[in-house]
Amino acid sequence: MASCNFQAQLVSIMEILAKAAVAEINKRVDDSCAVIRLEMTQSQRDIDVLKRKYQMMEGELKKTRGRVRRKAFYPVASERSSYPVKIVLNKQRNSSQWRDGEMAVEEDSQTQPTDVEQRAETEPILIKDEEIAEDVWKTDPQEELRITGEESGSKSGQPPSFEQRHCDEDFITQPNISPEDSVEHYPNSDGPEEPGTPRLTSAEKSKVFSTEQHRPAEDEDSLELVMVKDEKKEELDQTTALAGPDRFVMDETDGQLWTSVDPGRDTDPDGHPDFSFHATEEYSQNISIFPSHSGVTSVPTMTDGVGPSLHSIGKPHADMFSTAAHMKRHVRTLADETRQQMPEGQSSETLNSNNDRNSLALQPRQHQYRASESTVRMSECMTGSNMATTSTFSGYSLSHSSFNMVKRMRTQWRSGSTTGEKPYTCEQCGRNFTKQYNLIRHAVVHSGEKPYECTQCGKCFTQRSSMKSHQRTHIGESPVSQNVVPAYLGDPHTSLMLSQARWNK
DNA sequence: CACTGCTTCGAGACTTGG
DNA sequence: CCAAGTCTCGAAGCAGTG
Repeated sequence: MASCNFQAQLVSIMEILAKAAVAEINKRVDDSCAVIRLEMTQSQRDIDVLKRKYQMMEGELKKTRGRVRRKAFYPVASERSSYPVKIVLNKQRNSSQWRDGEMAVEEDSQTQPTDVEQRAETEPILIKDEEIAEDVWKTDPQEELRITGEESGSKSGQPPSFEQRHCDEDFITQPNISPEDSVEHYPNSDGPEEPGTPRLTSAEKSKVFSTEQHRPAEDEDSLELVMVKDEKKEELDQTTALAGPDRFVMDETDGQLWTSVDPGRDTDPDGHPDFSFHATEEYSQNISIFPSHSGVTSVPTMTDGVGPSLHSIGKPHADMFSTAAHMKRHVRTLADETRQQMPEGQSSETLNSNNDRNSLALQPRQHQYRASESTVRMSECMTGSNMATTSTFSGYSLSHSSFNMVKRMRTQWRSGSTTGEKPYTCEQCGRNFTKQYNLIRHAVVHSGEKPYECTQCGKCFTQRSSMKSHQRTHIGESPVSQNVVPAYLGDPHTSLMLSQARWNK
């Protein structure tokens, strides 16, 4: 009887355990299913967005082709396509100094339209056939405006919903331009342009690269899609701060950039994947840079009108560039914050050791110029670029000669000749440059612009020197002395001479 | 593999504007 | 005069070609 009783108890215990196990298994299966469902939902959304984008671009392509057929007789002007090029000058910028790097090429005397819609109405369109494939990636202005409107409707205090953010994210990675941005109108293009004359004049360039500070409010609406609620940024900062800035191994290669990110970041403390992370991270990263620029610790809101969003180039890799740039900026911001907490003098060294290639500071990289901290402070003081350090500078006592030395060093700093530092960063690719002009010039790499045209063959070049070099091939001018006339081009000796002269030039 | 042409960038020289 | 902006040259590196 006793054993029978024991058996019954055992069975009941087993049943209870089995039920508990089943319940646990069910629970876990449900959890997993939920996760999978979530994942599927997100994938579905991605697919939908991509589908919509595809349709949008297909329509755009059709329109564009129509325009090309109509305007194909503008052979030169169509050479350029202008992706929006976002350039970050790693100099201290006031909130009003944000620059619009969009390489929206415009005509000399035309005032810049204040929004996409206006441009769509006012600008004639020229697109070269070869550029169509690239134009395909550009955003439909109407669609963009529509989305912009949605965004502006949600920006007043309320953080965007997941769907909305997701949608926004999609458009962040789209170039924030109209198709008209990618083409130019050449009212005077009836005749050939002046040979070798860049179609983008210096004045235009400076205008193009500094329009953001004058950006009208309505443009901000379209540009500030990236703004999200502040908590998210703080949350992200905390997350990454825990990992430490050096957890990010910022590499030149954008792909590696992602792999260098702590994979654990995508999971919440419970180990569950955080699917919202990807949807919000870019926004967070994006806004995270602004305080650094403005020198204000609070995160600017959309109404601040501070800080441009990043607009990806209109290429398939745009997303990657975009996210990579965001990541870099975010890391810089983190480092910047870290530096602010560090003792003076330690910051630049430490940060440089942490990240010597992609310097971290979003505030002026002058901080990192190790040649002379006082030089840096001098620069900042004189330019008024960094009020925080200006007061620190007052602590320096400089003799006249020291002052001259500082001045000289400052000049060297500006050119980056001494330190090799590169305070100007292309936000598209994260590459740094020693001089602003080099950065601006670099922008054509992303924009695809080729402002210099060979008068002989019409081939276009990004730089005048390239065009000049090319033109030498037409006139038969060899790099060797003009007195030396090759017997014939196939002559190995002559060829050797040419080659040597070329390389000894 | 050598040559050629092109792209891209660094940096000195020069210009411009305050 | 100086800071900022721009022009220009030269070099490195890459891809195409024979």
